[in-house]
This record gives sequence, C-alpha cells and structure tokens, in this order.
Amino acid sequence: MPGIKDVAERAGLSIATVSRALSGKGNVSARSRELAQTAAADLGFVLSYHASSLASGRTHNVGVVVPSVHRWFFSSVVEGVSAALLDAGYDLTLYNISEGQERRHSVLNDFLLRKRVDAVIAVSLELREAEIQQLLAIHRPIVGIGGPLPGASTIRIDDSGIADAAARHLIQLGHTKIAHMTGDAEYDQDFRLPGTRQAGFKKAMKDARLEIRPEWQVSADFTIRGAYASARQLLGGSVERPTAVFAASDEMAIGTILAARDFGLRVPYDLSVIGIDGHELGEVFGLTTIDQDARGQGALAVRRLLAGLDGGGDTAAADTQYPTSFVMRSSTAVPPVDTVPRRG
Amino acid sequence: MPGIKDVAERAGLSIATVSRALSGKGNVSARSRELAQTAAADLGFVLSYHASSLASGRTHNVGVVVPSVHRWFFSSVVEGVSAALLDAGYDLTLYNISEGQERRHSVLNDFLLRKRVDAVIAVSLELREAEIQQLLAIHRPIVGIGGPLPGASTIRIDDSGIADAAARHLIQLGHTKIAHMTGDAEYDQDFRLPGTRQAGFKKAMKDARLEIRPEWQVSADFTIRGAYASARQLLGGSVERPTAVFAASDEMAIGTILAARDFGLRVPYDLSVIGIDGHELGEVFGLTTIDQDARGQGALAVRRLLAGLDGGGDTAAADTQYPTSFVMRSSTAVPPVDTVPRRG
DNA sequence: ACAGCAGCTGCAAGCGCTTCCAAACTACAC
DNA sequence: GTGTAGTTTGGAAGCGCTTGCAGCTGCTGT
Repeated sequence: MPGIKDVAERAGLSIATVSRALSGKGNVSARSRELAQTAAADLGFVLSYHASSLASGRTHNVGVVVPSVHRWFFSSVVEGVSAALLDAGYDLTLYNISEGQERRHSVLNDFLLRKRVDAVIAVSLELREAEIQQLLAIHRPIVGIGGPLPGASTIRIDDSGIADAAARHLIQLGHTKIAHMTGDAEYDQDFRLPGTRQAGFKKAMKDARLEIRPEWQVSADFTIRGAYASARQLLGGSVERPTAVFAASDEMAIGTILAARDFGLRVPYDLSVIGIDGHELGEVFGLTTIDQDARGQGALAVRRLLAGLDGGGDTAAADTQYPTSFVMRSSTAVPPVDTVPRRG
Repeated sequence: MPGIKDVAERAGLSIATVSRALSGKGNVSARSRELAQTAAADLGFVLSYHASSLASGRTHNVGVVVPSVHRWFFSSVVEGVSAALLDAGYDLTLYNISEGQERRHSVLNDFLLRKRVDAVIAVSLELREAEIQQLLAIHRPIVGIGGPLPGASTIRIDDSGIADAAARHLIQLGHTKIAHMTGDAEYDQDFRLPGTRQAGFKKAMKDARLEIRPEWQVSADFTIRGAYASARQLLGGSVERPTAVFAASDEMAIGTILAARDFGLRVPYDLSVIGIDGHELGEVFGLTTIDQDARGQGALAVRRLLAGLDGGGDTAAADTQYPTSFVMRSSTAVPPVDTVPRRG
C-alpha cells in the first residue's frame, strides 16, 4: 500500500509539498499540485486518515448517536446526515443506542468523549448537562436534533406549535370529541417529545374550551403496531367513541386508521385522524399530517457542524426551529352529522 | 486531555507497561495492571484510537455499506451489526449509498479501500470482483449479507428455497390461481434477490404443474406504497383475479393486503397473501410469512469478522446459509369454494 | 543594481500510541 | 552459590502524516 512517501518520490517532490498539494492547504505551485495529484492517482494513493488525524487533530469523522436506526424518524435523519457528510468527505460513525442505559453510558465515555470524532450529532437523545460540557470542553461541537440539549446547538421543530395546529385543524372542522394518542411515558425519559406535543394539544383544546376526556387520552410506543393495539381499546371499548383522533406521530395515526377499519369505521366519515411526521406511508392511507422534513433536519445539522469546524470555532449554542408543512389529505373531514351513541 | 504519558507518570510506570496493561496484551504483573488501571481511571484517560491505529495497524472500526438505512431489511441488519460491534468495542462506520453509482464508487475507493476500517460488511451490495479483490488484497476481511459476493464470505438465506416453500404453502392449501409480486427490475442490478425468489416461485409452480400467468406477475419497489399501487392494478383491473398472492417481501405483502381491503376483499377468505421477511408489521396484518432474522444475520456477520480478525487471518471465503422460519398467521387459507369470475 | 517581499519548497519535529529488544529481576533446581 | 528459564520492565524506534520554520527563488520598486 503506497504511502505519501512513495507519491513524493514518484512526483519528485518532498513529502511536505505533496501533503500540502493533496490537502489543498498552504501554498503550492500549480505545477507541483499537478505533479502530486498525478502521482497519487497513478499509485492509487489515498491519505491514511488515522495518520492525518494524529498529526492534525482533525478526524474527518462525525459521531451520530441515535436511539434506533430501525425507527422511521431516526433512519430518515441518518439518511440526511449521511448524504451531507459523504458529500463533504466526512465519515459517519454510528452509535445506535438501542439497549438501555448501560450501553449508552459506555458509548458516551469510551467512544465519543475521546479523540475519535470531530463533532457529534445527537438525535433525540437527552444528554446530561455534564456530558455536554465534557464534549464542549474538548472542542467537539455538538448539535442535537429533536431533543433538548442544554448548552448545545439544537435543531428542532416546534412540537408544541404543530400539535396545537393539528388539534386546531380538527377543531375547525367542527370536532369536539377529540382523542389524543400520545407517546408512552417511558419515551418521555429521553426525549420530551410526547410531553411537548401533548402540551400543544392541551392548549388547542383549552383555547377552544373543549373538554379533555381522560378516557380519550391513550398512549402507545410510537409504532404502528403499538398504536393499533391502543386504538382498538379506544375505538372498540365501552367508552363513547371520539369523532377524531390526533396521533402524535404518523405511525400511530396509521395504527389508529387500521384499528378503525377493523371496526368498520370509515375514515374520515366516521372518524378523522391526523398525525405528525410526513411518513411515506401517509400517502397510502391518505393521512392528513404535518410534515417535518427529517432528512432535511439531518442535512442541516451537518451544515451547522461543518460551518463550525471549518470556520471559526463557533461554540455559540444556537437553537434553530426547523419549518414544517401541513399536508392535507383525506383522513380528516367534518364530524358525522349525527353521532349516535354506540350500542352496548 | 490526558495522554498515556500522564497515566504512566501517575502510576509510576513506563509508558510501555501502561500500554500493555491497558490493552491486555503482553505480560504485566497484577500489581502494575492495577496501578495503571487506577491511574487511567483517575485521570479519565481513554486511548486515542487514531494513535493506536497508526501504531498497531488495527483500527477497531468496521465499515458497513448499505443501500439505505431507511429500509426495513437494512436497518434491521444494521441494528444487529451495531449491537454486536459495540459489545466488542468496535466502532461502526456507516456508508449509506442511497444515491447512485457515483457516490458508491467514491465510497469504495476513498473510504473503504484505505486504512480506515479493519473489515467491511456489505449488505445487499453487489461488488465487482475487482473491488473485492482490492479489499482482500489489503487484508480486509469482507462479509456480505443478502447479496452475492464472489470471493468473499457471505451470509444469506436460501432465497430460492423459501420462495419455493412459500408458493408450495399456497399450493398445498389448494390454490391454483397464484399471483407473484416480485421486485422491480432495477433492484435486480445490485442484488439479485428478486430473480432468486422468482426462481423459487417458478419451481414450485412447475412442480405442481400450475400455469404461471403473465398478467399475474407484477412487480413493485419492495415498499408498501409501491406494492399497494401494483396490487390495485392486479386486483382491480380487468383480468381474472387470483385467489392467492405470493409477495417477495412482507412490505409488498402488506401493500397487497391494503389494496385487497380497498376492493372489499377479505383476507384470507377471498384472497390469501404470503410474504417473506418477518417484518414487525406482519403481526398487525396477521401476515403469514417466512421469517429471516435480519438482526441475527447482522450479528452473525460481526462474529464472523471478529473471529477472522482476532484469530488467524482466515481469508477462506465461507458461504453460510442462515436459517429461516415459517410463521403461520391468518392471511392464508384455502381458496374460496366457488370462484365466480369477476363481473366486468 | 540591489533591497524587499511574497510565494514555494524541504527539513525535521512531532501527533500518541504499540511493540521489538535487551536488560533486570524472579524462582527454582542443582 | 550458580545456572537456566521465564516473567516483567523500560528505552526507543517507528506508524504515516501535518506543519512551523528557514532557506530559496524570482519579481517589484527605486
């Protein structure tokens, strides 16, 4: 495997000049650059990033911490991050923290906090203030997506605002019997999303002077499957049936629609359903939703980081609110004219 | 940030001894090990992997190349790979090649073929023989999952065999009018999965002396959405309707079930549907399927690699067939007794 | 013609570890 | 007490780059 030394010999230049020519830093004559690049290409030479890192302190590698790449939002973000990083010539080291705190802790300490990555993107992961400080202390920019990260830059959508908007949409259609499918309490530990969206829902309901019925507050684990089970309880149980459901995610909205179909309920004639996310499947189900461009958020996070790395060591924590868009499809409509209480 | 030198001073040992103590290689007295570990812990010291890599040639980093982490199979595999790697103290560098050949090429050359990773796991990615040889030439073990990788080790399920089994299941139930939803031709370029599964289907049909009707051979892009659209054509078009559909993936099977529901067809009474994968959503739809444990395949790939890395430089290409399991649910049943030709 | 300057270039000193080597020490048998 | 083998240790030479520094070149202005 050729080293920079071989390139230097072949090009008739010094190692130093070749290094400068290939990295683009420092002054090199056009001729030398040409020579170096040709020689490198001939030999199939590529810099050893480990050696470069050691010498320069820059790893050209970004750590991405996600709860689980298997879930829609996270894999979407990772795709966006990955594409942006690849374009910029950076590597992506993935830390998929799917199983519990133990692993999470070791990741943070052994992997992230050391000289392995130039920066960290934490997706929906609530780091402790101390952990963030550690990262910042060693000059590693952090940007968080979708979770609160005290002291670090974050990119987030206006969770409370869009939940408010979603609920408001149902209210404006004339619904008064509105159920809310929120995230399980356990999810609230790491990223406060369920709580924030719930707050938006409550606000809208309060503003419209509508009652929030406890029996219409159900929760699931953010998956279609989990929401399907919860929705069957909600729609098939002995309680009065709502005319609309606001689900805190598209997957949960889809689970709700599937459950509704099981009971012969027509969406939107018998039941309106609205979600949040912009999941691809929303199209199949005609789901009205609020699209948060997850990939775009990932790409933006990368731009943030790289600007910080290349430009000045801008440690200023900036919170950016990422725009969302309302997507009207066919899962929401005016409530049934005549809502007969269910038999039984 | 403390270096190994600081640890050595604090422990009253030489740098060399501390290195040996912390890495576990070489002979170190229990006392020295204790001393070194305590000092390291006190200082919050963690080895710089870049320096270690440079000195030892081992990166403790595995490259994982996938077509798209956003898709079910790939993210499942990545989860399995990630967990196994984290446990072993390895990093995972993710190469998500979602967009075309250009990017793919640069990844292979600039990233993989150099001194950045100890090994490569290629998921459903067809590498050219030359590319594989390059990797092997620099002593980087490769293992492929779900795709043919001439010259490298692979882990695959018996695609043809399980397709045969799936079709056979339908045939044994008494179906004769069986449609096949296969993968789009474009997918065949990179991983020959659609073709292989199709072959299994054809074999089963031929063995049963059943006719393969061209109008019942439809294709989609492996997503629910794509299959939904194709299935609407199949089930709602003017051709005679099959009594069973064998979909080459669970997502496509689910798309088919959704389309069937649109036309008022009851699954399985009017239409049997079987898939392949073991997708979580299969449960919600009562989908009969053949479960390939994608996570398990990922974990196995890691074990393979690490065994090769730690043990002897075992370059022998081994093809492992990963076991699958038949999951009988409620989407398949005997065909309708009386199949009246559709009106229209 | 010559000082002044800017652009290029090469030398060499690291970056923070691993590991070869030889020295020092231990234990044990004779 | 001495020899032998095995264990433990530290010195020092890299791993393959980057980059500060100083020297060189060739051009400008006067």
